[in-house]
Amino acid sequence: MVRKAHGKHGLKSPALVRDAEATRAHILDAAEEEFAANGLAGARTEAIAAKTKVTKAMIYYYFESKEKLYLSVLERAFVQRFQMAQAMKLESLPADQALERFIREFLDYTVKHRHQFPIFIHEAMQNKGKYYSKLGALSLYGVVMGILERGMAEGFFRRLDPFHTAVHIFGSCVFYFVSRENIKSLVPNKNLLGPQMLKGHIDGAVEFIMRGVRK
Amino acid sequence: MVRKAHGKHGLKSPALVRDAEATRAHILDAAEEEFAANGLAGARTEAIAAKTKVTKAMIYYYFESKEKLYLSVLERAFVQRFQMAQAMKLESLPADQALERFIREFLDYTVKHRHQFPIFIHEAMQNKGKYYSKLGALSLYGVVMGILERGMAEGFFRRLDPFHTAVHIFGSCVFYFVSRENIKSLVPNKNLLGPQMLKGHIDGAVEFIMRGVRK
DNA sequence: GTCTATACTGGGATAGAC
DNA sequence: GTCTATCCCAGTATAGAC
Repeated sequence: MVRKAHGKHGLKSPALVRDAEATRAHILDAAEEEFAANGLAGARTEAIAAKTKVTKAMIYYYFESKEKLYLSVLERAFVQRFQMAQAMKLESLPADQALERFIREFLDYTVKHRHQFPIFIHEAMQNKGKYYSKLGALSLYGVVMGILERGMAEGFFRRLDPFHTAVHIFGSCVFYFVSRENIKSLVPNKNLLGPQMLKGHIDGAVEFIMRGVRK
Repeated sequence: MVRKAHGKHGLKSPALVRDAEATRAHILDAAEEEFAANGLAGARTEAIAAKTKVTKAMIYYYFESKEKLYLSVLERAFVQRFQMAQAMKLESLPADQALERFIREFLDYTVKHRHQFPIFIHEAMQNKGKYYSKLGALSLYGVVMGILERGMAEGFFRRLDPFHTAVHIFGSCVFYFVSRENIKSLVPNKNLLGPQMLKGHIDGAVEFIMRGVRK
């Protein structure tokens, strides 16, 4: 369905060429959205097809099965998130500043790439981490635990357990998004994804977390 | 399938009597477990039947549909959790002690009634809070927000936003359970539900949260 | 590479005997 | 109240034309 003006090597291309690379990427984008909404089991290949404007059969042509498509989506998300963290250059900052920066950029990324995070939650809840475990090396827990250990050594942070504290930190950051659809009925006139509420959550989380770990 | 020695009024009972009340309760218990594992859409009525030792048809006889059964399970969980909070007598304690007590008892309850909490997460993720919103009046957010407001008035807590802070508190408490199946691969030789890890999580969460809210 | 049409299966729900 | 048998739709996956 996707056309571009020139073939891969820029030679002897007709005006309209089918572009397998672009089609693959479009399917991945649509699948990310569908898996975010429904998880692996709940996702409908038909719904993914509808979003991409290619047919269901094409999805099987490119990815063989719903499961393999899911793994591809998950892997891409893991890699992108990991690169996001690498790009922060946290090693060059004192640990307390590194932590605050990580939290803010991580939350900013989570909001912007809205469809990635719910996939991880569905993955834990419905697949019991079966696919997550294949990619755990790219998890962001290592990043946060590293900052916490450094912060204790540098004297910024109190004595704490890096693993459990990392879970508490991520929990403070992301439970807002996990439970969003439940708690929205508790604050009926607010838009939980609007700028005002997001700012309240993010600033509040930074304050809450930094106080929680500081000496 | 359930038998007891005497009928409701203890009169003219044959040796074995079918007990509708007990059967209903057994179905609810089995359904709670199945819905916790798979959510409404993912739950299999056949699986619930297998756990109860009654047939699938009985479930429809008692509850009409999978959806109505789900609502019954959800409502029972909401009521039990709310009663748990009422029983804590938090009003009789200063706000800081009330908060710590709430956290410990809430987490203790969450561990003991293992199947209730995942239902709420599945509810948010797959049903977008559709059924949760019918029961929001029994949510525990009100309890925590009340403690936070009182704590500010009494001078124990810093200036904070009760709603966002309540979300951060619950996040610190429960994300451990939400993401358990993902993070278990990151700590391969630990049992996340064993007493050691649970103590680490709970004590860590209390410390983290109390520092996060105190003046 | 892309489509249409269809085979096959899992699982919610119900009929009807006892 | 409880069972067995079955209807029927939704949804994954594939065959085969173009």
